[in-house]
Amino acid sequence: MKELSIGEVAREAGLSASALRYYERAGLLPAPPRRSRQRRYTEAVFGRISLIRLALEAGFTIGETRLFLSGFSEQTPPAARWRALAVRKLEEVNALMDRARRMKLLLETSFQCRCPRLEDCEQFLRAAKRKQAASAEVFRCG
Amino acid sequence: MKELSIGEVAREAGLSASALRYYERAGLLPAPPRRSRQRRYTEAVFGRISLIRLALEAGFTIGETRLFLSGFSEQTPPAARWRALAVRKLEEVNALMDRARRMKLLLETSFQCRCPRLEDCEQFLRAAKRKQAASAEVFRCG
DNA sequence: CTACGAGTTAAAGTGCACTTGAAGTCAAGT
DNA sequence: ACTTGACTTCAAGTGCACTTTAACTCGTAG
Repeated sequence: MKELSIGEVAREAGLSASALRYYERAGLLPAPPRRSRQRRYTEAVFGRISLIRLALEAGFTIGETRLFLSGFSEQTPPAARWRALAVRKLEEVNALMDRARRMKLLLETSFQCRCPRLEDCEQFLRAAKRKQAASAEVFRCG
Repeated sequence: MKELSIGEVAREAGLSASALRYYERAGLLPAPPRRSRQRRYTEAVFGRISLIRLALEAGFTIGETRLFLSGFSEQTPPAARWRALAVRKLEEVNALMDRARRMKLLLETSFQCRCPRLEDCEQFLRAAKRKQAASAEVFRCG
C-alpha cells in the first residue's frame, strides 16, 4: 500500500499541512506511523478527511466532530453522548437550512424589489419572516 | 411614537446591548438620536435588526451585510457592487444549503447505519458525496 | 561537505463577531 | 445627599479554526 507524506495528502485533499497537523492534535485524525519522525499516511486517510470536512462545513465544531467520529469508530461507549449530540445537531441543521432558504429567497426577491428601503418591502418581509418551518420536523429515533 | 432604550431594544430583539453598539460602530445600524447621551430608538429599528440577523445568520460577514443594507437604503450608488455580491452570495447560499442537506442526510442515515466505521458505510458515502447538486442552479438576473 | 526541500515542534499570531472590564454620566427614588 | 441602575466610552479579552514563525532534523543531489 502506497505511503503518502503530509504534503501529498494535503495537496490531494485540498487543505494545508498545518490543518492536518491541527486535526491530529485535536483528535480528529489518528496519529499515523512515522518514517524518521515524518508522518506516513495510507489512502484510508482520505475517507476520514472527507468525513471531517463534511462535518465541519455543516457547522460542527471541532469537539462535536470528534464526538461524531468517535460515535462510529469505537465500539459503543460514547454512543449515548453522540446520540444526544446528533439530535441537537439535526435541529441546528434544520434551522440552518431554513435560514439558508430564507436568505436565498431574500437575495432573489431583492432583485425584483424596487422599494426604497428593504425593511418596508412587503414581499420581502413575508419571505424573511417565515421562520421555523423546517425546524418543526420530527426526528425519528432508532 | 414610543422611544426605546438600548436595553429595551436588546431584550425585545433577543440580543445584547453590546451587540447593538457593535452593529452601530460597524455601520449596520444608524446612530439614533440621544436623550442626554443615551440612545433612543423607534420601533423601526426592529425591521433593520431582523434584516441584519437574517443576513448574518445566513453567513454574511459584517462587511457584506453593510453592503447588503446599503444596496437598498441608499439611492443606487453601490448598486453594482451589491449586485456582484448578491450573485456571489447566492452561490454560497446554495452551497450552504447543499452542505446542510448532506449533513442532515448524514445524521439521519447515521442512525440506521450499523457499520463499524462510518468511512466504510456504503449507504453513508453515497449520501455524503452527492455534491454540488443545488449549487448548479442558475441565477437569473433582474 | 554543503545545500536544498520537505518535514518536525511549540508558541504566538490572525480574523471574525462579539463580550467584558474599567471608569464615568445621568435621572429617579429614598 | 446619596444610592441605585441603566446607560456611556474605549480598550482589551474571548473562542474558534486555523496559520505563521522560528528553530530544528532529515534524506538526497551536486
